[in-house]
Amino acid sequence: MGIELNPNQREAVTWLDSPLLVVAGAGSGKTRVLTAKIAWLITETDIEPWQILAVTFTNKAAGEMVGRVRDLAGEAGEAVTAGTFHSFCARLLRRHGDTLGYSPGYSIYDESDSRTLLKRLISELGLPERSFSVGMVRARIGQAKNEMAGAGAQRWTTGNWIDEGVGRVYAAYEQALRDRNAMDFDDLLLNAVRLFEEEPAIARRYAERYRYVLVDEYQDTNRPQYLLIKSLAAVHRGVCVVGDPDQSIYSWRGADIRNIRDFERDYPDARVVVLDQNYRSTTTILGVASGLIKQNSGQHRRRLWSELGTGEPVRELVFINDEEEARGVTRIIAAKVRQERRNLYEIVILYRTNGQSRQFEHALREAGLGYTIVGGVRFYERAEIKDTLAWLRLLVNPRDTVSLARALAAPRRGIGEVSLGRILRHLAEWAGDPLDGLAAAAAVIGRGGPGLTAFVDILKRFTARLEDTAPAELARGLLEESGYLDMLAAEGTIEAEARRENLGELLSALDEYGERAGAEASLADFLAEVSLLTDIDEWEEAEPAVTLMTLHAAKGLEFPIVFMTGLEEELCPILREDTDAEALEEERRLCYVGMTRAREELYLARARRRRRWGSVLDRLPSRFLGELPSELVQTIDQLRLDPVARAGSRQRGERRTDAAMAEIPDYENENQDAPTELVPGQEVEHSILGRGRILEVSGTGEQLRLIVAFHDAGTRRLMARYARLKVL
DNA sequence: CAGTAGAACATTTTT
DNA sequence: TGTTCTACTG
Repeated sequence: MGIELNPNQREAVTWLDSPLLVVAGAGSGKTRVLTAKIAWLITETDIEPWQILAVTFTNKAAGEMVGRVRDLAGEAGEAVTAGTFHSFCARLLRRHGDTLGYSPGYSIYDESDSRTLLKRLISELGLPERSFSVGMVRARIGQAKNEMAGAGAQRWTTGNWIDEGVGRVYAAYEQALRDRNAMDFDDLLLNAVRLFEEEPAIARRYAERYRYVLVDEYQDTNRPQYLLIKSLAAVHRGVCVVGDPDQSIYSWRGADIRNIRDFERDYPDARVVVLDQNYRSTTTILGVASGLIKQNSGQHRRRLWSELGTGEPVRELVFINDEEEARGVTRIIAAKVRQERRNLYEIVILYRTNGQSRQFEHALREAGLGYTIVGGVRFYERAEIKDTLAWLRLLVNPRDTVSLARALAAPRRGIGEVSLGRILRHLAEWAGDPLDGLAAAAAVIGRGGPGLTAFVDILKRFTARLEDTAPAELARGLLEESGYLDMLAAEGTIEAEARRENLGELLSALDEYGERAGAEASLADFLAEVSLLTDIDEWEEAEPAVTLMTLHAAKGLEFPIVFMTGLEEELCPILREDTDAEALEEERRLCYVGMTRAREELYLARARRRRRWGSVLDRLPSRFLGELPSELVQTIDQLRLDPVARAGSRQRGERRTDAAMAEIPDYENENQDAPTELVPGQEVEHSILGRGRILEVSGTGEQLRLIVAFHDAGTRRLMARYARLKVL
């Protein structure tokens, strides 16, 4: 086979006698193993490509996998079924959803759709919105769904009125989704499971078809996903799951580490192959990352190793505030490009929350460096795109009232809040064809009647053309006739112009889809595809631009140069009232995932102060920084004239030509409020109490008070004047 | 009914 | 700080 493998990888690729668990550490070549295995199955066994199912975390990963399989095994590789759990289920339900009462044109509701619906239901049920915020209710329902608890579950009848209320909303929500022929993301998985449970013949058909099932990122599967795999593998027991417990970062979405830990219990004859050679990072980066993950309470910890040499030290960058953090990182990037001839696409900036991207955008734009953001406001979540998709969804699924409300609202046609309410109530009682019901509703509203009649007219005309017209053409016509384009043209603002451009992009996407799918092109399929797209799916890695994304989004990727930012307590790890030991370990794993994305250089940046919602907060360094092997980390503090060479790295401290140091200007003299060295986060030494870290500073001058967490002597309150601390 | 100004609120991570 | 919601006017 045209691919080089080490002995363990080879064993993973060629093992076929029993279910297989591949415990693949970061950078150990698991994608390589997965693709090689699929190619091997196709070329060396009697398993046909169409009998193979490969489940990955993103559609992009699936597409790349198929591409590589094709390179290895030829055209036949294209016939492999590959996709995310959600896209697989969506296809399954388009085919068999009728047995569960859904028609093939069912709508897939994204988060904002389901929020809209929940909001309406909460107020219809007369529940106080103070106690029943949409976010809380949605989170509780989502959690219940991930754990496969229905609206009739015990958990809602605890006697606690909040639980009870959420249960009522949940029941109403389920009913409302059914009425609208719609599913949310969780429903895709749940309904697939239900389908297999209620229709054993269908389950059997799929289990018979798929002789081999491969699952990537198995540590991040939840209960319904687990059941799906179990069901699909029930006949042939050809299963290979790949994962790494240390990279499990989705427990908040119901992912259950036990799925990977219990694999051997589920399949007693399972073969376990451990991949522990890392082909990605320098030993320094690996050493730092291992030092961190060691702090988690895993039982048997495999140590990753690499032959890629020591490389550069990992650098901790300390800035005075978040703005400087962004500017400092940008300066270093500029220097890398200018002096070291690095390409922008080799660099990624990682952060814990999407909100942190703004500062970096600013700084990068100011410096004239290109960047692409993965996440944040996504293309398909923009208002104009959602408006247009709402029209299209209405054609495919006229019962979808969430889309109806959206399409009715823009452009304005004399129908406001009151009329919309009347229309929806009218429709709820209408048993016949939804479009006729809508037409009839014109009589129950006042002045908006003619507007509604015109609306229904357009809808009917386009619905009639649904079968014989290309999706792109339908969209073009709708935008024209609904007056949406005129509305934007009338605005005449730069924003409106940008929206028109976005709509142009949407039309190109539809055109492209039409070409790709040919005669098979159906609007319903396009809409499903679009709903399940992730940010990563849209990301072009070869662009000459720095990539910005969250730590979660970075999973599975690698970059020569990685900047992790905002390494401060409360942000990374994010800490909330309900953060327990387990949640903290997940935060640590998240940090580990970030570090192990780096091939050559890793920077760990933090700010001493950070703006949040307008107010400035003092920030302590992340506890994770204190857990790293100090001999591998070099600290560069913006406040110091000289970089602090940590103990044991004197030689490195001498290297003044270092791009990082050279590019961080000296603020010592120009800083107006030159902070004393007694600032939160500062490491200090007391003659009796020993070493510690400053937590809080209050007062000034003689009255300067400190709260210091001593490593051995606990947390103490001290007057700076008497304590005579030595700054380290 | 639609548009606007000021208030209220929000940030964890995502298929 | 930036976005979304509410109350008010035309």
